[in-house]
Amino acid sequence: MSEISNKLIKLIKNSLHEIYNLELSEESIMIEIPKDTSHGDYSTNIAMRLAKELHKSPREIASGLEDSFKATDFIEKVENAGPGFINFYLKKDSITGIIKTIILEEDSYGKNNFGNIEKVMVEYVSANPTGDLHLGHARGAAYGDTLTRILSFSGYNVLREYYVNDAGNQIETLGNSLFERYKEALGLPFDLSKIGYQGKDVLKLAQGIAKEDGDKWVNDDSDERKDYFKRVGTKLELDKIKVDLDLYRVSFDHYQSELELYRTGKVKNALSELEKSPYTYEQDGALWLKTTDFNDDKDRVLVKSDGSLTYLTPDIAYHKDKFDRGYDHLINIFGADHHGYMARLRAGLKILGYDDNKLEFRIIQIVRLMENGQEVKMSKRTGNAVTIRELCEDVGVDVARYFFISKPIISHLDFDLTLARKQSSENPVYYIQYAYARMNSILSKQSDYEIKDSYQLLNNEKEISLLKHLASFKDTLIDVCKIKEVNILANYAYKLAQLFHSYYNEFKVIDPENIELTKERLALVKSCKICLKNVLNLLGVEAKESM
RNA sequence: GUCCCCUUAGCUCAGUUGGAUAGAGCGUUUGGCUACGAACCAAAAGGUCAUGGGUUCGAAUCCUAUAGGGGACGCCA
Repeated sequence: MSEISNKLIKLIKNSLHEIYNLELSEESIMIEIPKDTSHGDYSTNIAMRLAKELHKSPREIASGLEDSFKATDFIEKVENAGPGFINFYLKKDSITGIIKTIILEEDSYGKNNFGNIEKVMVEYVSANPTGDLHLGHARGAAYGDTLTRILSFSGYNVLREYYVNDAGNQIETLGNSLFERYKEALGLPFDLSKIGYQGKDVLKLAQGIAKEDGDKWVNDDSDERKDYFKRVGTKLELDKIKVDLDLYRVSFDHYQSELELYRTGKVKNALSELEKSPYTYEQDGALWLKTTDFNDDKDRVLVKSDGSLTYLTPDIAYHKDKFDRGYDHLINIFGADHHGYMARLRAGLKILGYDDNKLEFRIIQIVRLMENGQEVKMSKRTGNAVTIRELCEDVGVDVARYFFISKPIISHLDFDLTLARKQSSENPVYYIQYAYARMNSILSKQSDYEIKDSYQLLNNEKEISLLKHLASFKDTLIDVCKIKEVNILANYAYKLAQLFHSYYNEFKVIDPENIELTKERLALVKSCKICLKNVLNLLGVEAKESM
């Protein structure tokens, strides 16, 4: 909560207690900044919300509260308006007070303890290590990365995790591909039909092995040889993914290997616990989990009739392990194609006795790449799906990240390449970065602002709007934490840029004729710059001093 | 067939515990650099919030039905 809205909420809470003998939580009291400034600096709808409970009309309730509000030192005027809104007009110095806070806190401005050091694990991307990351991953990566940055900034103890599926069929294929390429590299006959992954780097890696180890593996059909090729192949692919993620400014604290869950017996353990529950049964030679008892549309197989496991089994084990590692809250960021997966995973965890309310899914809707109004299905260069790397090389990391982040994940997204390539106001990233460059430009000309409790000369409408927006930064971050939609912060950045551009065009900051005013305005510009920089850092977009 | 998501200005989209006159950008029309960066700003025009019903002081927002669009439904991962 920003200082001001926090103060107002406390005030309202106390007044309600005093006058109507009501005990309300601070959470249930809403404060907002009215769009129309003639409705005050801040307003609340609390009187309307309580009308039923108190059996009084909203306006009656509001006027009952009014007197107690007037007794404070930071409110100029209170109005009872419309159907029952209470509008607050603040004294000017309580609004300008935010400048001092921002300048003193600097990089920490906006940091808050909403998360209360709760341990939360966020899993995202988790693409199979068998190829490059494509656009769907790009959206999930940008979203997950920004979300975790914001959660950390808001007092959560966050672990960012990538689950590496290094144990399934696709890894088998990868290992085989590598082995055949290895034979090819040695000039021996090889089976092209066994090469599922055609990438050049697989051949390159195979050539490396051939050089290093010679023909020692050629006639080796042991598991040891197979594991070796799988492991080396997986590492190659995962390293490539890491390079691309790094380029995209996305990083993880931990890569969890699926294979390791097998090795450490965690999969076996989870399976035997499931078998002990009353929710498994055998049918057609397979072992089933009765997920239909937990809102799934059909039961799911845990152990196939050939004795191997389905994907679900290690996945339940994985999530059990997440809880066992001590996380209070798990957030899984999945692509839309996985949505059917939620019910069975929840079911598995419930059966094992975990609280599935602590498992939260965020589903990312699909991305379409558009160019000149047409859908781009394949990369022109490679003929395959467009990768993160290609996208970043085409439009830049800042633009790519911002485009993904700026829309709610719930809706389908058309990524418009034509627009993204434009370096103009049509492209919101440049618009925001330009505002930052302007702030910097002013401050590099003159920067002798003063730090003080209030700035009496900042009193035009645009300055007040800017100040109120700056003060609402913390509230915005908390909103993101609550509903986990990071586009709110992107909108915040855009709005800040908009307010600043508008201010810049109407008022001159540096005025040699008016030194006092200049100093105060410079302090405002300085706070805007600090705030915007912090926002951009959270979005993973570069704050450029000049463009 | 079952389930999930979407439908807001000509176009692309915001609008989040239900609130005051539904907002931006693009496009269209107009105006602003002898001024701290015009990659900017100011103004105008543009709406049956897919449609019908319901809930209530109040609905783009919640419920319900219908239409249209997208996606998921394996002893694949």
